[in-house]
Amino acid sequence: MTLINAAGGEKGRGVKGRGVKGGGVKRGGERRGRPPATTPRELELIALRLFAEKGFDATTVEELAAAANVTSRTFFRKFTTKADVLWQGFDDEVAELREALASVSEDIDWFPAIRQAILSVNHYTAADLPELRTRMHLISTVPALQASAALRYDAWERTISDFVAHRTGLETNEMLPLVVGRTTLAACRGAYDVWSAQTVGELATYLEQALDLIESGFAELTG
Amino acid sequence: MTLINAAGGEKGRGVKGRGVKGGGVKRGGERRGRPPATTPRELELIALRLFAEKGFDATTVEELAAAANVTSRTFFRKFTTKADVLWQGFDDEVAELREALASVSEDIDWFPAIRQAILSVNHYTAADLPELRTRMHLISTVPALQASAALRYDAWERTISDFVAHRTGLETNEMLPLVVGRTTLAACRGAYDVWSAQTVGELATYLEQALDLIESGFAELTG
DNA sequence: TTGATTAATGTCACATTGTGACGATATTGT
DNA sequence: ACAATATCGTCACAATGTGACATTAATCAA
Repeated sequence: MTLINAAGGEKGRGVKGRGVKGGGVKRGGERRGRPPATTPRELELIALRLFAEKGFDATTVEELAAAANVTSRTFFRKFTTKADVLWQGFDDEVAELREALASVSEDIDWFPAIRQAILSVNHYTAADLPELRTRMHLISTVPALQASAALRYDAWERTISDFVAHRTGLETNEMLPLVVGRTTLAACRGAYDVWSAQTVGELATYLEQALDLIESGFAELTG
Repeated sequence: MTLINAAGGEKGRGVKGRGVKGGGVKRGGERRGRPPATTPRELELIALRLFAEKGFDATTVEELAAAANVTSRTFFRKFTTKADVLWQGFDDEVAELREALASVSEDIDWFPAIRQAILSVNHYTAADLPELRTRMHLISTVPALQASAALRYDAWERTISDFVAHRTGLETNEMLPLVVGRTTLAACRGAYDVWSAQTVGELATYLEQALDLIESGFAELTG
């Protein structure tokens, strides 16, 4: 789990979006309609570059789209807002986390289960680091992006809260599930921040450290 | 600390009227220039009413301003964004928290000090409850407001992180201060959520409960 | 009363974000 | 060639937010 999605390769034009109507007959090589002129991923990379060069606010969507040879209207068909372009795939990660939590053995206590799920979903490569850092820097310095982060984090927190609620028999919006969901995210974000500022070290190590911290009531590292 | 400011006194510059607009003592030699046509507080109350009635997005700033007999330009002179109108005074609360932390005896350990500071800054009256709930509901349901919350919370978190850094000799953006700042906010928000959903109970009680939770590594209430 | 000073407002023009409607274009299937 | 379909582009538009400049309403000094 990177919290700030590393996004894989995906340069090809994947087949997606099965229509609502017409049922789901799958046949080989059927790809109807005009092909997309660009991919969300390409727009993301362009955005990353332009935002880093000129700044988020100084980069208009029109410029961004033009760099991908599309119009701004096309951009807004793929992304609801300008900020959304940097949050590609985050929803997928949340879904991954939810699945990971669901597949942890019931024998394992709920907090260790959360720890295990978070660590299992955490996959990234060293090659992703520069991009991650660029995104990270933007998200932590541009107000509009910080704001957009809140919406994504909410979904992540709720995933944890739902799991805790399920395991403890409480409601999602009772004190314990709420607090655990939010503090767990808080810890992971802290780990992520520290890790991404370093030049070495495994994210997983920092995550464990942060989770130890909250599990022990900040007993660790308190020297 | 309410996290979602209850908007206390007027803080008007010398104007001490009881109304929202401030009463009219017209004599007395102070304050030059054209007097404000409205107050931030009045705009906030109007916004609260209109947002609740019509929804945040469906309410234009122009309507909002018109209800206070000013133009939208005046609104945007008092508030940077449309969402800001609901965050009156939050910055003041953060400042209060910072002062409270600074004035806690050095003999008290840093986590108890945080607890004490948070509780000491927490002041609200039963009369504020309806307004707090309306604001709360808006902030937790309208994406634009959720997003704006992130920016406010950041300042709050940093206040805690700075204090922990100061007390431990670490840097603000090292793991422990970061995680403590964020988890403390997470806990207080959880307490606030639960409290504002109830019809009875003291916020302070919930705050203590939530802080116990993180201090003990979720040992409390884990039955 | 008159005029200078001051602070806030109003007006106007404008860039940008984001959306709805509709027609144009490119690809696959018959 | 022709139909079906998915995406694109163009256009019109509402709303947020900002900069520049004029206007208004108050105090202070004469």
